[in-house]
Amino acid sequence: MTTASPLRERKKQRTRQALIDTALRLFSSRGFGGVTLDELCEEVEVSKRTFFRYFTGKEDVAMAPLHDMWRAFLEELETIPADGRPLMELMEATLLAALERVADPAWAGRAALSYRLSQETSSMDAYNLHFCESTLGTVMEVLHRRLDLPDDPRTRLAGDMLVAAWRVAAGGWAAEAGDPPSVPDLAARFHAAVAALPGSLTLTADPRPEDR
Amino acid sequence: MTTASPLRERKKQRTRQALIDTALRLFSSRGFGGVTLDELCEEVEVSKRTFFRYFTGKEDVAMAPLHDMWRAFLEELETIPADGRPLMELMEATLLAALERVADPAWAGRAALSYRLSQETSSMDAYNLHFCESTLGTVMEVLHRRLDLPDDPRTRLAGDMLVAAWRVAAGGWAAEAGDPPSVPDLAARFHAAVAALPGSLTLTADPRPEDR
DNA sequence: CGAGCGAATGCCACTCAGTGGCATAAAGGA
DNA sequence: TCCTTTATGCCACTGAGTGGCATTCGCTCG
Repeated sequence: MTTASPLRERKKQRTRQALIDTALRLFSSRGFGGVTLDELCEEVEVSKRTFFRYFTGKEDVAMAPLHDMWRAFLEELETIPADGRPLMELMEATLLAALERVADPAWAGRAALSYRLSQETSSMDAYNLHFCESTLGTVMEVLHRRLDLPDDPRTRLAGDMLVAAWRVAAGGWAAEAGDPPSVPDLAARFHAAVAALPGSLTLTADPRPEDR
Repeated sequence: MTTASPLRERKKQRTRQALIDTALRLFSSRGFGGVTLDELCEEVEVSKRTFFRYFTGKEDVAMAPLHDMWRAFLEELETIPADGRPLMELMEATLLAALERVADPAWAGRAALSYRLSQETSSMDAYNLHFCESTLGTVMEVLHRRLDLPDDPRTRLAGDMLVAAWRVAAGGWAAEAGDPPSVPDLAARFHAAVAALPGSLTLTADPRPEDR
């Protein structure tokens, strides 16, 4: 029969984690494009065929920490109390809760590597953006199921703003965070970015004196 | 010497346009993944090597209309009068101006095909998102050069909101626009999306009665 | 403690996107 | 007409990603 048996499962998790850690290490030292999948697989002693049974592609393996975070986000979103709070506040609280759930030091280190890589590798950044947008699609479904939301673009736009704030925060964090990078630091940056959203809408622009 | 001579240049533009139109036609009828570059190149009677001298990849050729739009945006951004208007208003006006500049019926048809394709092809959507973000980087440079902007994330966040509004508008337009798709329709949708931004920040969420 | 079952893996051959190098053709200028 | 510049074609190659099939390993039940 098919009872979830720990031993099999643990081996799988170990292989998966080995692929992730080795990928992050190799990509970080020699660049994303400087490492072939064959090299990565040889290092982990796994066939390339197996690699593709765990991950959908080369970018995917390097983005695993972010996947974890967003998966936690979706799970939190199902259980978070939905009083009459502003949607933005609700989503921010959900993300912060998700962040606490995944928050162990090992995750922070991996996540920082992931984001640094995505900043210097356009295909990873593209993959990352698309993943956020795609997750946002699921987020919209959950929100409409749990909340009485109007059927107009505002909900989607709010989601996009959340993602924008997250990316600003994560970008700065990955670039400037100390060693070891800390999750509270990331959370604080994210909170600040969300708080900056209203101000960015009304920001006025004075021309520089030397301009025309 | 190297004087820009029309005849050579026109030939190049014709090849380029043939690649774009053929790509949009083939991709639209048989799907992005259902067409190989070899087929496309054979149809246009061009070597694959030549294809890659015009475009950076398979996604790139299908996104050409969007590139045109954003290039126009950047050009408009250099010349648009910068009084003390809110930044958001300024960027919106710039994009609407860019839209008027590229607005011929042929462009609208191609752009609609592009966006429809990007909605059903994840690699194209990823490419598209990354392109917007990357263009936004250039936008930030121009803005900081021309305007006296604070050195904090708000400017970037405003840019991300503009992109979010644009994507919402373009997505709806591509999916619902009539035949032929009209540029004024797109412009109106975009204006509405930008106008919806403040409301999306303050949108409140009442729980559905059946939810817990 | 085996036998057998299903899941996970390895191996191999294949397609296709994308690149580098070099020879060739087509334009433009003198 | 000659000569330089520039675009193109051709060929071979790398590397990502996939499908099929045999094999091995963990598990369960007799």
